Amino acid sequence: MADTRTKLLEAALVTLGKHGIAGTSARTIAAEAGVNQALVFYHFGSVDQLLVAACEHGSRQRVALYRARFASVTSLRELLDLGRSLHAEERAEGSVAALAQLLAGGQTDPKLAPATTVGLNLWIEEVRQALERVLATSPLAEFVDVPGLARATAAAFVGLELYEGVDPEGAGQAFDALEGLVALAGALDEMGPLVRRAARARLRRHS
Amino acid sequence: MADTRTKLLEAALVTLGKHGIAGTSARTIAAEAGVNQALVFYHFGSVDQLLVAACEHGSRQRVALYRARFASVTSLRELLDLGRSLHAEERAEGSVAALAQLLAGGQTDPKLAPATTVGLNLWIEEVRQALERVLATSPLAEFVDVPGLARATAAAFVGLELYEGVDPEGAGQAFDALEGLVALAGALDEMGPLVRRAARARLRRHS
DNA sequence: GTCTATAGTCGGATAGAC
DNA sequence: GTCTATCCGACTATAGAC
Repeated sequence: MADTRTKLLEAALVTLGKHGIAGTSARTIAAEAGVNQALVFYHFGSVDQLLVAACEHGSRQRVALYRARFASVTSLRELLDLGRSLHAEERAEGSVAALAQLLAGGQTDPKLAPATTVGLNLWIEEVRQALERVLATSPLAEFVDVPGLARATAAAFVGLELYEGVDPEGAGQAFDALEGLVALAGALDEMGPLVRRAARARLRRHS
Repeated sequence: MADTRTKLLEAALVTLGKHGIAGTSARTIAAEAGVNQALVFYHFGSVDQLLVAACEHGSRQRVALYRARFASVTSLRELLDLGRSLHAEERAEGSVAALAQLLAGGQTDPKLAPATTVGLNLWIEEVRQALERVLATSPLAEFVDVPGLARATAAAFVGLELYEGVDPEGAGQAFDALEGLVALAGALDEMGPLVRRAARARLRRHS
């Protein structure tokens, strides 16, 4: 059985998923962990500090769990598939939902903001590596800043996660539309040199 | 001068932006509006119901304000530019930030969820109309479900808004990467028939 | 419609026994 | 390390005067 410190870290994430940032308190977390409320302050000093620690703990743990699957991705298609299963699995598990809640809290709580940045960056780095690999031979890599694209992708993913929470049907349609986009990107890769020439010509004209 | 009801609706949005969903209460809203706390319950029955009303009120108002600019967009480029200024202006104004906070709250509060769906759908509809128009002659329209793409775009936009709140520099890089994407999409349009043929061939092979 | 006052609950945080 | 007990402030919501 895990020690109290770990139980609190894990309970904090579950509580964020269950009750949102607004319903997350020392009491609700301790209840979820099955321990006394005062232990939050003994082990972490304050609720905020527990949330900060939980954010890093949870992200590290989940990212490590998916690392092998990120590494085995060989195409944009497969990356989107991984995104969809990650979405489904983490929605059940709740750690991306917790990150989303912390992100919302971090907008107005300066103590939370840097912690969520750290958590997000762990995901972003995995996405970046996968994108660098998958787009190595694609014209996309020439015209798009891949590290920036990885950031945009991770942020968009969190947005879709939140969207799913209030309108699952709409979010489903949104995800489906992305299938079309990656199919087009695949076609682009096959016409590589042609696309490169046209895009370069266009860039010269417009800049 | 606005009546109390309207003052409360507007104060609710400002408060969501300033203090987040976790720091938004009848007291903080009433303080922002400069009226008595009991009036929240007199006019709206509960804090939740005020937030629901404020979400619709704010979205309708802001969407109406941007309608003309959405209508004047004639290319993906211009749509991205509009997105960037909308991002900048609304970040100062705070109504998209409020929507993001309600979205986070809606994850766990069933009374908030449908209200945020309504608010989001107002934006989605504008984006959809602009995309239908802008992509009318683009190969994108043939291979991507545009209504779904509009939903994905709006959700991604909210995700980027939240990302900006905790890591402005990272979010800037994310937005910049999108410039490359729309430039490529522009090149795609110019090679329309070619791309269409290649993409169709590819789809036949992969489906 | 707006105010004061207040009941009752919940949350952050600490003191001190074990 | 963990518990009980407790202070204090903030919260939702209502009653009732004006």
